[in-house]
Amino acid sequence: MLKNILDNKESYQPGLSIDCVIFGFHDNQLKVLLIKTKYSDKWALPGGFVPVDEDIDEAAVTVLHGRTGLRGIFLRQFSTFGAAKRCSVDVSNTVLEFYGIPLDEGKWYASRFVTVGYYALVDFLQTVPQPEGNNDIVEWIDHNIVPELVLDHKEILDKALETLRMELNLMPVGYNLLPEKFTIPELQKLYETILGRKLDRRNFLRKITAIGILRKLDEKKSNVAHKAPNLYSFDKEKYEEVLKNGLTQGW
Amino acid sequence: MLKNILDNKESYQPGLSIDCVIFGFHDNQLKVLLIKTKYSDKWALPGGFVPVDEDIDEAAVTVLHGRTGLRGIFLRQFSTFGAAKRCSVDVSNTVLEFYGIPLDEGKWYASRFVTVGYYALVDFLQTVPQPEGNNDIVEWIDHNIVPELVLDHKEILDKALETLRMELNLMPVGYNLLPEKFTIPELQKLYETILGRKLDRRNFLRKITAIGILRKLDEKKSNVAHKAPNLYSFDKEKYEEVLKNGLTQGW
DNA sequence: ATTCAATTGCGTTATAGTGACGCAATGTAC
DNA sequence: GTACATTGCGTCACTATAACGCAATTGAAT
Repeated sequence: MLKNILDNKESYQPGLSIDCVIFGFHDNQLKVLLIKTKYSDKWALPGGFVPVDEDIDEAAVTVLHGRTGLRGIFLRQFSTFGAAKRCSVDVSNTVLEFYGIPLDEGKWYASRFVTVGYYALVDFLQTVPQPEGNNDIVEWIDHNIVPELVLDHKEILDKALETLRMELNLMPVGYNLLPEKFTIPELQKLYETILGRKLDRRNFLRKITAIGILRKLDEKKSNVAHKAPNLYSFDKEKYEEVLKNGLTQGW
Repeated sequence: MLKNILDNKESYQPGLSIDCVIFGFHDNQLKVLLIKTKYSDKWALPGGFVPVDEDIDEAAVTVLHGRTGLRGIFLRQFSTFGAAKRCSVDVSNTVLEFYGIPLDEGKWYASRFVTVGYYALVDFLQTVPQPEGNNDIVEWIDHNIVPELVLDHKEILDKALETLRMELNLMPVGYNLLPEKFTIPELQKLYETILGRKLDRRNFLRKITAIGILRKLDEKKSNVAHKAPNLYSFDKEKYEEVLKNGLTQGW
């Protein structure tokens, strides 16, 4: 795989990569899709390179699709990381050796890479994590217990979450992270998990319904321990409208 | 100059550039520092390349310092632009011809460049626009009447202003854009100009003083047409504190 | 010198938004 | 039935915000 890229390195933007922080929500946990390659004991963000004739946004879509099988998902650039020391020759050489690629052939790969960070919000249940060439493991990991990551990937992840928190004040969230039918408490948990703090049930209900993006269904959640909460779905049209025009309130 | 870079192209990150949107405030106008090269009839944002052994943030500082003579100024990355078509071979070749550089030697320069956008806030009066090698004109231009720019520089400028508008809700602004002593109406004009709309005088005064970053001086502005407004200066300590912790209110 | 017009600085008021909390209704467990 | 956790709706006090009033100050006009 890397071999393919090196053999066609003229087709790729040199020294530039894409890293995606893919968020999912399940079991009341905010999860991040991470990969672990066989040649390293650390986890990493899913990433890729940029074909010279492709927009970087397109390249990010390709990465997202390659790892989740999903398209048409919320995906947003949030920052670019270009520290001088952000490429470790050791790491690169380990990878090259693993693939049996001579070091001089892999010079392209071993130089300093500037990476553009994107974050995505996807539906956990519709996602099929896809390892690439059976050489690595792709897994959802609770954002609270992410292990040590390669290079500066932890910093990238933190920045993505920080950005998501900020943008929560500017846009609605949930359409891409929750299943079609959900309850208000579930949506609240999502917000609480992203923000990292508790919200008042009653105030949350008031504010979230006031936005006008929810459609109350004539149906209650079944098999629950206590009073059955009502089910809701997003009003796609209103949701898109608010996503475009932005919110005016904050959490 | 470009020749120097091409001769040492191994020392620069290939296919990557920095573009800076440098804002200044003067005569109640928000101005942008633009350059016009002799070989083009369009204006452009000041930009530069990234040495392989330098952080991209450092490279941005270098660009800012090179064009304004300033250091230690508010400078922030806001977005990265990587459309596939964002480099015009025509433009590149024109430049190469101007410098008398053979096209094959300039291949490095003529390929697609991804550019990282930074915006800066500087003190207009302390800025000495510095042309580079007498080959170009550097000038402050009112952001309302910027002429046509090369490539996608207009898009970059617009995005910078949009970001600045957003961040106005999160941080105080003015310390880098105004002289040491200023009046509340001047500060208000700055805010109005950035936001592109009028604010109520009396509400503005109340909110801006409530933040606690202003120090009222025992001095009034002289030589003014009407009632002399009081002079203020920023309380550097409080200002830095708010800059770090962020604002909670919006405009 | 007096008046005028523009501007500043401080205030008031009505309304909307926010945080904190009360309480009845609903459903499970025993 | 009783106990208990959770949901859904409502209340209340407080704060923030927008809209506007008005006296004081100053240079310019008369």
